[in-house]
Amino acid sequence: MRSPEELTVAFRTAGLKVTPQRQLLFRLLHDNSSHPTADSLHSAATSVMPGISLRTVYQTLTDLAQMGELQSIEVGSGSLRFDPNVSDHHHAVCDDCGDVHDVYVTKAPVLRGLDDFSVSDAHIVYRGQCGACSALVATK
Amino acid sequence: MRSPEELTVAFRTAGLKVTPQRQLLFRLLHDNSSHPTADSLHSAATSVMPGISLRTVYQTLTDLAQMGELQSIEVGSGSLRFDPNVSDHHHAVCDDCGDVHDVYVTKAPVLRGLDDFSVSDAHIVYRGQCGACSALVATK
DNA sequence: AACCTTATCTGCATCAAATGCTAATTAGCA
DNA sequence: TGCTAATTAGCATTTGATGCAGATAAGGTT
Repeated sequence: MRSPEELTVAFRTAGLKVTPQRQLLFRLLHDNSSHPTADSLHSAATSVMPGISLRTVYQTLTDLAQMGELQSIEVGSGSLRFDPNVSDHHHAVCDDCGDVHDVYVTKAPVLRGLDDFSVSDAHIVYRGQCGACSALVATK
Repeated sequence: MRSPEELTVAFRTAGLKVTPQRQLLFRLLHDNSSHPTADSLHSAATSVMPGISLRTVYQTLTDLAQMGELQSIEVGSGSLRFDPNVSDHHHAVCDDCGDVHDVYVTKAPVLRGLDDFSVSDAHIVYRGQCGACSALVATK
């Protein structure tokens, strides 16, 4: 995702308006690697701007996703997560704490069963236990 | 997933009862490679056994999944899909028709970012266009 | 700086998938 | 055949997400 300043220009160019609510979300999302949900973003936004509507958060996230500034990912946690990192990467979900980590695949897998299917996108979700959680168990 | 006959034994052994509703679902799921949703299974079941409850379908699917007889997959269609094929495989979803195809990965991908994460499971979802849909477009 | 058009915000209603709950029923063992 | 615990059906509830409309405000124009 581009910087708040660049997004301000991009939104105006696209005929969209830049409101205080959106600026706040731009800032909250920029360099955010926590893969937040709409709800967690709303909580964070509320502490800075009380009264901001969850509906507005959803709306802005949808806009950003449509502009390709962020990607929405589904990792089985029940709710969509949003990732401002739009580079080609995948995700690892900890079964203990639920945290989502980025994974970069450097060499594509070899597969069978896709002869008659033209792939435009692939997403891998890994599940397991993250380092922090395995350390936690070890000290118990 | 095992055959309806084997499942009958397995359910009784586990202290679960084998009802007509469950037997029907066993049959509908056996060798079913359509990756149905709970709702589509309920529709199919209703045409054979009018009055069967959607709640019962969910219940039986949950039981089967817990027994490892089928796996539930999430491919971004909004609802869970159930797959009686529990072998190690992945899925390709057609963006046009929504059909889900099986994909077998014969060689694992090489990756970066999982140094401190112990992977217990990985699932790849491919998106694109299936053969039938690309043929459809070609003839238009 | 005032104005005007149009996008946006908020709050509420709605929707869909899935699960919780309970009285009536039924499987299946003794 | 009878008994007991599991199951069913149907409805209520929950949760994530979207639809809707009046009030508001962004931001280009004059």
